[in-house]
Formats: sequence, C-alpha cells, structure tokens
Amino acid sequence: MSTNAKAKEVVPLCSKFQWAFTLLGRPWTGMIVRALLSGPKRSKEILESIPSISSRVLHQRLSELEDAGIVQRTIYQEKPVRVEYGLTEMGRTLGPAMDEIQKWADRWCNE
Amino acid sequence: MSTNAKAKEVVPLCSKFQWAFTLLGRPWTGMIVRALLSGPKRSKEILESIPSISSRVLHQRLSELEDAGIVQRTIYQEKPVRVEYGLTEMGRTLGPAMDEIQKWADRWCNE
DNA sequence: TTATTCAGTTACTTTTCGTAACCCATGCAC
DNA sequence: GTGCATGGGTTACGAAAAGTAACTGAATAA
Repeated sequence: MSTNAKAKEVVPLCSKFQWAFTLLGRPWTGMIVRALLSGPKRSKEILESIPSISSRVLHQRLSELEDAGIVQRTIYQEKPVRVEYGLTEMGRTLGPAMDEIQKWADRWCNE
Repeated sequence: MSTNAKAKEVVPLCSKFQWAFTLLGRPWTGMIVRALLSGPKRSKEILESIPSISSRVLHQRLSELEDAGIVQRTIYQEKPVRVEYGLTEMGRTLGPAMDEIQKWADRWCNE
C-alpha cells in the first residue's frame, strides 16, 4: 500500500445500493413486487394476495413504484373500467433478487 | 384442470417471503447488512459508512437483527471495551440476495 | 483536572402507518 | 326509477416509528 493509510479506512456504502434499498426497504414494497412478478394484477387481487396490507398503503406504494418506473398502471376501457398494475422491464429484472430472498427465507424461516 | 376453478384464483404470497421482507423491509436494515457483509464493524464505523443513518435507529435495528439471529454482538474486553457487530451464518447467507440487488441498482440507478 | 472517544439512551418533533369509514362511478336486480 | 353491490381510491384520525439533537457514563489521553 503506497498511501499513508490511517487506522481504518471507512468504506462508504455504495450510493446506488442505498438508492435501491430506499425504494425497496419500506413496508410492503418487496411483497408487492413479488406479487406482480407472476403477472399484472388489479388492486383488489393484490389486496387479497397480501393478507394484511391496507388499501391506503397499497395505493401509496403502487404510486411510488410507478413514479420510480418499476410499476406500470394500465387502464382498460371496458364496460366497467378495469385497472391493472404490472411490472415494467425495470421491475421484472428484480426477479433474481426476489428469488434469492425467497431461497434465504425458505432456508431460515422455521414455521 | 380438473377442479372447478372460478374466475381467478388468488395465490397468496408465500408466508416465508413475507417473514423475510418484514425483517429486511424496514428503513436501513438492508444497508446495515450490506455494510456488515465485508466484515464485523463497530457501531461508529457503521455510522460513518452509512451517511445519514442516526445513532438511535442504528442501535435499534442492530438489536432487532440480533434478536432475529442475523447479527451477533461481540464485546472485546480490551483496555477500552470494544464492541463489534458481525453477521451470523444466517446473516452471511444474505450475501447472494444483496449482490443481486446491487446488480439491479448498478443497472437501473442513473446518478 | 479537563477534554475526548465510543456506545448507547432520552426527550421531543415530524412522518408514516393502521384502521376504518367514506366518495364516486358503474352495473344490476327489482 | 330506487336500492344495493363492486372496484378503485381517498380521507380522517389515533398509534407507532423515524429524525434530530442533546445527554449519560465509562474509560482513556492531555
């Protein structure tokens, strides 16, 4: 090492990683993404597949994810209008990360 | 399909996945784990490597992670006592998941 | 003796969350 | 029409969690 290194160099956490976890690390976000990885869903379906999430927070998270470019909201002009939430390319590429978390959960969650 | 399936079967989200994201999906948790993946650290070092986390929340998260079995707190009885936080086996196996999130962040975070 | 460092807590303010009720447009049965 | 149900979403409000910053306490260095 040529530099005059002192006791301990503090390596700051990667700011892109921070950005990612600021998005994903809020209540319900991971579960919403996970639910949408199997295909677009109506808000009512998401509410049913994630037992204890509330309508208020679901819609809040969905619009944050939409702003971030992870989720796309589509309105189908049918007889009763139908609204679906699906993942964008950006959202779908979270698949491998979610799969790793699933693997970890399967290994360590005892219940 | 032999069962008399109605309009849409709602597939509930895996409860183990929910358990995992209930742990990881709170402010700062992912970043703390990420910081510890490179080796045990003192709380002061973690504070410096994660710019805007507060001491209060860091210690709160660390004790939650300790309770969950992800982090181990070690006290070294040196002249001035030294306390280090490191990952357990359970914590270290989060590495692949964190790596996937890092990859995703590198790909999609533009800054 | 005074000052500094590290680990952690406390007091207080601001956000966010959970619960539950509500709004509104459409569809349908009567 | 009137009444009721459904889907999508918002509002109100109390409870919990996070941010900020100051503080304790032990132990060491000046």
